[in-house]
Amino acid sequence: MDNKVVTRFPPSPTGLLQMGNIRTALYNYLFSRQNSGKFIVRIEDTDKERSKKEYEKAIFSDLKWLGLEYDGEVLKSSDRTEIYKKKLHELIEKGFAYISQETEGENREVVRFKNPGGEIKFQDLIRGEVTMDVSDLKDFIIARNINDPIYHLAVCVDDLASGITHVIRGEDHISNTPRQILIIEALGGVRPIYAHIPLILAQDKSKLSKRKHGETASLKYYIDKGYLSEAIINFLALIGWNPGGEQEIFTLDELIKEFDFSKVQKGGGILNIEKLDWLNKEHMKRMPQEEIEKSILAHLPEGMQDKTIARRLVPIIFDRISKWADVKEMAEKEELDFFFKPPAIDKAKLIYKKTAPEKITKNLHLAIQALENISENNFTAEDIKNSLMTIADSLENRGELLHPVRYALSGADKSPDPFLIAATIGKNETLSRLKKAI
RNA sequence: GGCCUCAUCGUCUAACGGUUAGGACAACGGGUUUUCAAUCCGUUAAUCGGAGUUCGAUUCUCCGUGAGGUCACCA
Repeated sequence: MDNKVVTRFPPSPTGLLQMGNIRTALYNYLFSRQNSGKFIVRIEDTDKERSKKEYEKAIFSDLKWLGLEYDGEVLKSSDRTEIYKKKLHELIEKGFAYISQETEGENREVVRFKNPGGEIKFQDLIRGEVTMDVSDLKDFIIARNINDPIYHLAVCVDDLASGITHVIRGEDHISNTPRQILIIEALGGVRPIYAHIPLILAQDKSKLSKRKHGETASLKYYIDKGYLSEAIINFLALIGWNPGGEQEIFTLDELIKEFDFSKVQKGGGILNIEKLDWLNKEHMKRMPQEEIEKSILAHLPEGMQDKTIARRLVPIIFDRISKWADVKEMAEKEELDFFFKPPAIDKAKLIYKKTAPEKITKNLHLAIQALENISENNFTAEDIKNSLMTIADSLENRGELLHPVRYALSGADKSPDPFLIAATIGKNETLSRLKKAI
């Protein structure tokens, strides 16, 4: 048992990485790190038509963003055509495969694998023993022509070349496994240990895919929305696996320590964005204050960013977001505008419930008086609150004072409390807005 | 349709023969100084159905049912 664990992540650069891909990569990563093994990345571009350089680049930038570091050289199918060709010849010479003359299709001379038929059994770390009859596969194609292998051949050759010990992949590959076992053994190799992990599903319970579910299937969407990589990793790890305790927040290191195939779920799991949002916020709360501030300011529209008020706004915004893109959204929905410029006031909305208008006016005057007594240096939310609450408490209803003040300052139905707004916009602006409201 | 896989609250899941079936997200209700947010407390909510094995089944077996995956010269 000197076999060091070697896992791999072999995406094909035919599109953006999907959330399912990411979780597969993650499990491979966790397992290899847990066993002090290797985690290899391989680019499977055997489909020349659909493979694109830009997607290949995106794969590496996604991996980097996630912080999943891989070991060794990156194998690329398109660099290995000579090796495949050699292996193909070998298979043909040994009688495991043959060149078949086709009457249909573009390629006249495809290479087919001589299917021995019968049952193939393999052990799966998650599902136990899986049995499949390969007879109905017939003599399946392993190369478009002698120079041009398809996926199944390339995977087997490459896995063998890299000494892959564990093939951890999505359940959608489970029916590919028997034929790959056939190829591996024909190549004289030893089959790896398999683990077919359950699929990540969309709301409709079908496999999450770009084709069917749009951009929310790809990691890019979540990066663009400003989710934290720690949250994405934590979230994805917990779809289909759970260490059993009641802990919900995990760091990568904790996941490496805890990960266990015997606790991987068998059924597919639906990607639940509400839970992601919650997890993301939990991870955000664990960030250093300066970084939170930096991120929030960076996501504010340019006109707001450099104002001193923006800095004071940070905690107010932070309480109301679950991901960075929410900052922008708040600004776009004009929920922040009143901090920067006086709002338009609708007289009727100044009234608290059925309080008489005269009373509202009187209370506003009271508020102004009280606030004028606070020095500009002490114009903090706390002092404003103390001062205003003294008056509010003497009233029949606190809302008779608090509501009109809040509305006069914000012009909004929903906003942070009046003390916070006042402290943020400053004494002069506060008094000016209150006077205007009167 | 063939083959394969799966099945606990709406969702992610815990309980690997004995629990009032637990937690988290969401939802709902309430407190916390007026609204929003945050926070605290609480409530609702699940073992797909039927046989068996067993003193006892969420858990083991079988049969249904349902769901998903896969059936390419894509990966």
